[in-house]
Amino acid sequence: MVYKCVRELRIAGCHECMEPACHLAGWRASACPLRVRLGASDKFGEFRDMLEGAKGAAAPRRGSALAPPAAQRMDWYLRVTEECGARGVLTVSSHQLGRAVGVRSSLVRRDLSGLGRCGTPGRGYGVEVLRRAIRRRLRLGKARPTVWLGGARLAGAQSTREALAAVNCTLAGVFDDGYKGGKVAGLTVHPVKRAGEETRKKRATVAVLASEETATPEVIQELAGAGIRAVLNLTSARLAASANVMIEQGDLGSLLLRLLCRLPLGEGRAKPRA
Amino acid sequence: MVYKCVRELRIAGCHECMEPACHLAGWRASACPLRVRLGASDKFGEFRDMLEGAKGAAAPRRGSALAPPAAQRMDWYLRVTEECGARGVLTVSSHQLGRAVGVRSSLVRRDLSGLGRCGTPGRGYGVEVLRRAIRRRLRLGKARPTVWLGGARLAGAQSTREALAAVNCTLAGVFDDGYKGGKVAGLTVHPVKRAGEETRKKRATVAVLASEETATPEVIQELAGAGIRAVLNLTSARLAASANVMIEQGDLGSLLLRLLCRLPLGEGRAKPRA
DNA sequence: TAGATTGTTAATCGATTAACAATC
DNA sequence: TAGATTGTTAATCGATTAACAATC
Repeated sequence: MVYKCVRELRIAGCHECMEPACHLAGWRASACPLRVRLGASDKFGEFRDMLEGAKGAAAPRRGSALAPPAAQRMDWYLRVTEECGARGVLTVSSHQLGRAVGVRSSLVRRDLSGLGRCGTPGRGYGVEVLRRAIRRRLRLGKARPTVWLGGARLAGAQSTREALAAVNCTLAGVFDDGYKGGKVAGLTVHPVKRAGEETRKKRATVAVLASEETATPEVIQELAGAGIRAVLNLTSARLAASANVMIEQGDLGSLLLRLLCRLPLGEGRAKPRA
Repeated sequence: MVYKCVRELRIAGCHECMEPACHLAGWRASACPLRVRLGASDKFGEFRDMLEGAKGAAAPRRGSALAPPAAQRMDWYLRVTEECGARGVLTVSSHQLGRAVGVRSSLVRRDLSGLGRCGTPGRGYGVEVLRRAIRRRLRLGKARPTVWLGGARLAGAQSTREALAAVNCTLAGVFDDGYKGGKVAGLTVHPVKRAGEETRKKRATVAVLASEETATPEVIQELAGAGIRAVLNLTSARLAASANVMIEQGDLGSLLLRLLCRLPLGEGRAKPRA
């Protein structure tokens, strides 16, 4: 009974329940059988194991993926490398990369050493070799079918489609209840409720939520069930991640906050110069 | 001579120079006096100190600001807290917060303990008290005059202005060479070249770059000189940070990459369920 | 060869976790 | 009081750095 409840809410036990009142008639919070059975708080290890299915965002990170800060830097290296290529530069050293990206040269070498022997001592890294190696590491070569929910934002912007193409995200479907029947980026716009079905059909793994109406837990659940692994949420709605889906928040508010938090505590203003 | 060159390029020495060829006539790269004088590579410590002004993005982080991961979590806590407030919940425990946000309860407590005694043992954290404390810690109470370069994106969206308001960023000026003379969000649009001047006048510290034309190193330099400390770049142009300015990349490409990097290495697709 | 730069190791630093006494 | 939950400490884990032998 309580197990079922807990499983539905995707939590590890009553102590994580956020409902204002327990809907299990006949149980006062203090008499919750889970609490009684498991004893002292914070020792729910074995219970957690019993509830694999309920494991939410608190699940530990899988080891295989690049750590977030390292991944971020890879992105930076890649951009610098591409820029160098465009300027006709043939090799870069870790010093140069470090300077361009804002990290120490030793960290550059360490990051890049994970790519497997792509520099030559005394010479530096071949720009083209490096570019390829990083793209391979980030798995940018593989096409990633992507569904886009909320067509409006996609309609005008050419740059949006370019950005998708740059990371090999191919549009597998566009969904918007308003635009129904219309065409965007050469694709027919479908009602949102068909998103799951199309996702399955096209084997999409990435989703972008670009309108408030589509940024709901229900939509996420539906998409997750259909095979979506990563969601970029461009709306200000806050969505909880789960064991299966990764969510990246990309609305203006989140971006601003991320920026402002990095400002030093002191007076916010630099002395104007010049 | 070389010092001047190095200072202008904002690098720590010839080994970080990215120019295809040295423009200092008469010096072959191998005969660069800096290299000769300083001996073996990677031992530029004292030289770095001599070149305070040239210190670029590689400068170490100031201690006072919240560490990036902690800041991110603060943002999450804040949102959950606000949501709780809206639902009429009066207290939350670290377990509940941890579950909602996706981190362990001990980390929640550690993060929140930096706010100084805002929970009560056996009871949890008062939602309202916590909300206030986090906003104070993130300095969201203080108004931050913000300049917006590239008016088009601002024109339509109400949500954009709401997002700015939520973090207390007040629009101090809108700049766009196309929209010249028009009005956006109640403000007259000025030509981009006036951005520095207005920044100084309104004492702005935050800038948002929303059009490709404005996302150039020159504009950044100008803004930095005028007192801007933090820049949110919504365009795909890659901009190097410097000692004075913090840059957050917010274009679709960067967001997608950040998301995709976090996907595990294995097969990209979840087994469809249901 | 002499000089520069890689890849890698050991040392350091910082962030997360588990545990628990103090508190309500 | 008994049960729950905080704030904090020490232990662990992971990421960054400095140093250097190997290599071009």
